[in-house]
Amino acid sequence: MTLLAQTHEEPLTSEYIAGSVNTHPVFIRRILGMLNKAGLVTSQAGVGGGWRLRKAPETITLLEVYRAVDENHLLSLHHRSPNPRCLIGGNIQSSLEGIFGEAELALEQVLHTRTIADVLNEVLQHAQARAN
Amino acid sequence: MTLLAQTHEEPLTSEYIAGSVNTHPVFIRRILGMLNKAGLVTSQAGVGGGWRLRKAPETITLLEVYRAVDENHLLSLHHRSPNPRCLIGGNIQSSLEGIFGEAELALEQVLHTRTIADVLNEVLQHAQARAN
DNA sequence: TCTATCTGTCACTATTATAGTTACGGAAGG
DNA sequence: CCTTCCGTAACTATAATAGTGACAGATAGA
Repeated sequence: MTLLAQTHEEPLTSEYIAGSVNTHPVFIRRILGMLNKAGLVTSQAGVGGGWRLRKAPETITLLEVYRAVDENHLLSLHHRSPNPRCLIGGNIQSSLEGIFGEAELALEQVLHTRTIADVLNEVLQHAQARAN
Repeated sequence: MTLLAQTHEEPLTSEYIAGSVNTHPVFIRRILGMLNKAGLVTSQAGVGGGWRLRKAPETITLLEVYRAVDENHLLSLHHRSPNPRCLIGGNIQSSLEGIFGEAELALEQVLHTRTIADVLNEVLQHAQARAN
């Protein structure tokens, strides 16, 4: 997304993006596909096609990106559900869900305060600092 | 930990705990071993042995438990590092680390406000509500 | 209309992370 | 000395994640 923000006039191909992220084009297309469904990017087939941001970088928060890409929770229980016949095991799931939800909400609130434009600015500043 | 808080007078064996968590005793021993190194629990070998909390449940925050058990970050980049020859790829890592760190800190602050005793109380309340 | 891209998606493989399982030495207590 | 239980290693099984090849369809330009 930061890459797209930098060159938002011209679309970038999944192959080019994969080169920066150091991964496979299909992996990029899969993730950009999710971001597309979330309305954050747009794609165009054919010669000179590729991916572009659908909104200004200043209006895209990291929370939007996070929610578009990550479907399952950060904090969770063991993947096997606890013994329902145990007093604790049978009731801890809902208790922890509440606390975990609260904690993740706090994390998401931070992500809500930052935009793609912020990240791009930070990256450019960092690059300039390293050049000097 | 909640299970240990409930019966903090007598030690619980890894086999008993595994029954509640619905997993294998060795898995429980591995995790309790980490909590032991963090000073949160204590173990005793032999007949009538097992695991106990080393501190009062009211003094054990979920943050302590979380830090003892989870070594790697919740939010992270792709496991393959980005292309250092790319302007964005070469500088985004440190930028995101800062933001991610801030976000995780917010999450951890929530975990810091809750103790094992809180969880036990909530679980018992929930159990009572379901009984009625 | 033909051709060279480039997306969108499927199917499959490779790799890694996570948990399950067996095994066994050693500590503790009766 | 015998039973119980921890501590840990080694190995297997399973699931999650990423890599790879393939191909239909969309698009733009010759």
